[in-house]
Amino acid sequence: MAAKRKLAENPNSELIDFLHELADYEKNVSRMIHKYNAYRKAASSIAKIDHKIQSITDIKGLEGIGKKIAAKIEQYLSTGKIKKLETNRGDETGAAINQMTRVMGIGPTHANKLVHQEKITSIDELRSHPKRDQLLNKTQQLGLKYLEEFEQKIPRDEIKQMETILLREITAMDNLLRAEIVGSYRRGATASSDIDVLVTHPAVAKLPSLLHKIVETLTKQFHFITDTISIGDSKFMGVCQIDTSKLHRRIDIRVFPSEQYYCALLYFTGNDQLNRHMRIVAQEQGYKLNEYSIQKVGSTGTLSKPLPVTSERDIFDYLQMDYKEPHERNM
DNA sequence: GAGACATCGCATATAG
DNA sequence: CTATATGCGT
DNA sequence: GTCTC
Repeated sequence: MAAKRKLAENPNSELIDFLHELADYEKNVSRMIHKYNAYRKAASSIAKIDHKIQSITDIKGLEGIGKKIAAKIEQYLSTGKIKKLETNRGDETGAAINQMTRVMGIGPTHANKLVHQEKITSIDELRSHPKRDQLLNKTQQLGLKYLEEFEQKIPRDEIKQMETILLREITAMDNLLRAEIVGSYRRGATASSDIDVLVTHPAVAKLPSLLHKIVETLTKQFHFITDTISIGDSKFMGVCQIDTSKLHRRIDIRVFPSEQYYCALLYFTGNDQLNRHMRIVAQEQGYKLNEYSIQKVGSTGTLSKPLPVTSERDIFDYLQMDYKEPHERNM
């Protein structure tokens, strides 16, 4: 057996981290979500470069990199630092706000409120705050409770074990039920940040309580689901744990009618880049594609009825694209 | 130079 | 109570 | 912040 070697890391990972840090500041502190997305887009362009960036000419013209970001990269190449980033880091209030947003359910708005109005400057202070329960809603309280656990990636093997249990128990409830774990797990990832489950049933329209029953069973019978963040007729968001020796994990369960199942399967398997690509191809070919359906776009912009789809392959076929296996969808 | 930058389900706050 | 707006995560 | 119109 050959020596086990750490997977080669991206040669520009430091620069990418810097851009992500600039992105986070814009989202959480400045509350400029589009600047956040702009920095993320630039970072993902750079992530595609497989050699170490030596000069600004290596990145000039890259998608999502304009004058301002190019200038920052230039600074980074010549000095190893980015002024704007150093300034951000010197902003203690901003740093505190960023910390607050680590908690699930605390977004930019609430994070700013906690820091500016309540003068909370760290997660520890939030945890020990006398009015903690009044300052946080239920989701945020769960987020705080499980903060460190949710920041750990889930090994593929653990998801595999969950899959065995989930599929067995869901089918046992009703053998017409069909379920799959999607997301990066389905694409073959060795670790994932959460578990995303898709469920379908031929008579789902007549079973508005289906999701509630599934969740109730997984909670009460098997103690697999430990907490509910939110639940409606079509989407559950919550927390699960395979056994008490393992960490708590974020899990989402979505229910779709059969005719929408494969569009949903494609969409929630991703990745994001493939989804965007396929939406554009669809548009070019006169279709509209989303997580629910694929429809023909008429000359006046009118939409046809959803086209019949009985497999993911059907969608690739409509778009005249070569079928991609899930593990080939990491773009 | 102005406007777009995805969309939507659920929880919660607010208005009526 | 119902209708609508906002925040959040996706 | 970047891109398109």
